[in-house]
Amino acid sequence: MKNGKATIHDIAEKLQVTASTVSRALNNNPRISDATKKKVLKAAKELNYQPNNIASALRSGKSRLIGVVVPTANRNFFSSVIRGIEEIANSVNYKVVISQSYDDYEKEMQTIEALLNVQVDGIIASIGKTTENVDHYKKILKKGIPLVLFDRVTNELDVSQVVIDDYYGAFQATEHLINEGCRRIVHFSNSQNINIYKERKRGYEDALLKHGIPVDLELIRFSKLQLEDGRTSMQEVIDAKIPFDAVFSASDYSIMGAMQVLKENGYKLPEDVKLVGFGDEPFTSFTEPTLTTVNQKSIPMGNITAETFFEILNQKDQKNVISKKTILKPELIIRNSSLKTQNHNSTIDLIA
Amino acid sequence: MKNGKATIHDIAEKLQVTASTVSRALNNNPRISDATKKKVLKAAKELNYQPNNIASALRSGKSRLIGVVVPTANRNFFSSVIRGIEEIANSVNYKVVISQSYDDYEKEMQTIEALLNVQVDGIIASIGKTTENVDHYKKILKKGIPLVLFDRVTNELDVSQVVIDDYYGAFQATEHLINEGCRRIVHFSNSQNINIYKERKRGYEDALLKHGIPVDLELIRFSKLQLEDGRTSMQEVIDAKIPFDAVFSASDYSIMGAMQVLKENGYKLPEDVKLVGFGDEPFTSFTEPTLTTVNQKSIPMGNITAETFFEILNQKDQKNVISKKTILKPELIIRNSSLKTQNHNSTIDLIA
DNA sequence: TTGTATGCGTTATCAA
DNA sequence: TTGATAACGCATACAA
Repeated sequence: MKNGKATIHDIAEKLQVTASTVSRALNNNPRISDATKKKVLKAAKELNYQPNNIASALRSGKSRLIGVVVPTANRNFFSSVIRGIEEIANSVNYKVVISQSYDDYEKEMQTIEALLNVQVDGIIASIGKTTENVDHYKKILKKGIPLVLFDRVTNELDVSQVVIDDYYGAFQATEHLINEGCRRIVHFSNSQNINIYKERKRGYEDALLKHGIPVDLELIRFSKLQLEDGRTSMQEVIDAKIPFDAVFSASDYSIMGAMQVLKENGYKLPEDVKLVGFGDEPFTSFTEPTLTTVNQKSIPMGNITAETFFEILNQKDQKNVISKKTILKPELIIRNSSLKTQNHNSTIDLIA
Repeated sequence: MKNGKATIHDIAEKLQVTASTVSRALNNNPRISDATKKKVLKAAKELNYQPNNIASALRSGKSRLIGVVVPTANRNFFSSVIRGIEEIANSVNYKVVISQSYDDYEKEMQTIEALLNVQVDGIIASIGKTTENVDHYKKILKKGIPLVLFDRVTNELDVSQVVIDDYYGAFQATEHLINEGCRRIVHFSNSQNINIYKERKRGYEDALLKHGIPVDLELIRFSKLQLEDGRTSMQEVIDAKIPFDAVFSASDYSIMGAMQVLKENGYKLPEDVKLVGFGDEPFTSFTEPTLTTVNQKSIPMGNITAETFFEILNQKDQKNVISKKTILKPELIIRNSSLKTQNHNSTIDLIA
């Protein structure tokens, strides 16, 4: 026992048994008597034994590490999903390695390569916005390594996925605006190659059609949906003198930009224009007016993603797993930016 | 060569040399000829050889993994520091394992335990708000494992630290308010057991004293500095009819709460009350008025923290490292919430 | 139920 | 400069 670290051999020596016996005792192997098992556990505690995961990983081929690839952890949605994944993973003694792709295709490939290099047992990922070629994900599957996608998924891959019903969320949001009396609803969307944005747009359109409102292509603006993009898109609509009475954005960030530009142009919110975002970022609750938005159920999504992952991991034949798609219902969080009658907690109310 | 994975033995066989030779070629060992080195590298590429980090870790005792402990990755500051750490780490072929303590003492201990279990080569950490006992960090040092702290540090540990000059940042912020004509500046602080908050308060006080303004304890309010706490503290000051003309908060979140309450109570910003926050969270640029705040230089902090870490890691004698403290100068970002004359880009301006 | 023997893939030591 | 051999700590097939 050198440099303070006890191994199974130290325990074995102390107890006058062999290392195999100790190993079995420590791993809930049935081929051991309760008596020795107890003794081993006791000795392990006394020697302050900490298993060497690396040796175990080398021998067993399991690192008890899950690689999680997200565009950025600095987003309420993603960090909450990670938290949801960790809850489940830690409960079965797995550890999560977080990797950020920064929505960059090159970085995404590198980071997956790096995760495979540290021998993760599997990967959970959300695909970056700029990623159009998914060969690096195919490589994971070809190696027989479990892969689960969440939120930003693709149909090009036959893997299990956990998503929210973007269509449903967008439909609810749009219908809510219609119920509040809006007829000319601007929609901010992103590239239609990205599934979630395609679905949100479809939900928006179907809600309009259901209520007999024609889809006006002039009202749909495409961008990267950052705050600045929201500013630009909004200003364009205003400058083109296109009539509108609401904005439903596929992102909380771009709706913020719209909110700024609208105020700068003298519009009263929500009287003149009603706003709904998507994502329920924390800041949406402290804008003025507070922002109606769609909550994506991030922690449950993380839980379910991890559970799906472990189901796959525990299957014998990695090549023949049946992929399943879990769809969560998002929730419309109604705040002041979309309401005819102001909620009494509104800051706007009280200032006026 | 089974299941598609080439090992150094496969390369050795192909080239009719031994595994040792291959290993040397792959690891820039000087005891090898250029000719064989070239051949090995070529063969490695042909066989698509990927080194097994786990085997290497077991043998060499180095996992090429750094554990990073942060309260939460879902904060602009922390996620940027992580990014800064990753930049450096990846450049020397190290991988970062991010662990969140959620500002919970128990979780912090568990997560460090878990990191040590996956055999990280060292730990970079920012101490949680509720952590008062640092024995779990002492344990890391006792094991001879490199440890570097950033931002939320402690004096109880003899380790290298990277911090910003909180005193300086607070001093600048307060002096700026004084220059803008404020005399009764409320200060929001947190527990004085946490170094950064103690320093910020000290900076606030010294700036006042320098300008001959007495420190009025009634103006200093302690809380957890969340948005809700800011609301409560602000309302308390108002209700107590304590005169004030500015608020300098040690956190962007609580200053948001103050901003809300002030507006609800009919104060005009920044005319009646000027505000300065701390942290430069992204949302501070889209409040109304836009918020003056202190930028903590997060990416450079991450870079320097990682560099410091590797300096220590590369030292022969882990027990005798000399700890050093790096102090970065924060930067005051002046926006509209603290200015007498409004900046022309101001949204307030344009609405009015 | 326990022990024996072996190997996971790499690196380090020693010898040639 | 290269090769042979052992060892890192653990888990498992096989034997007892």
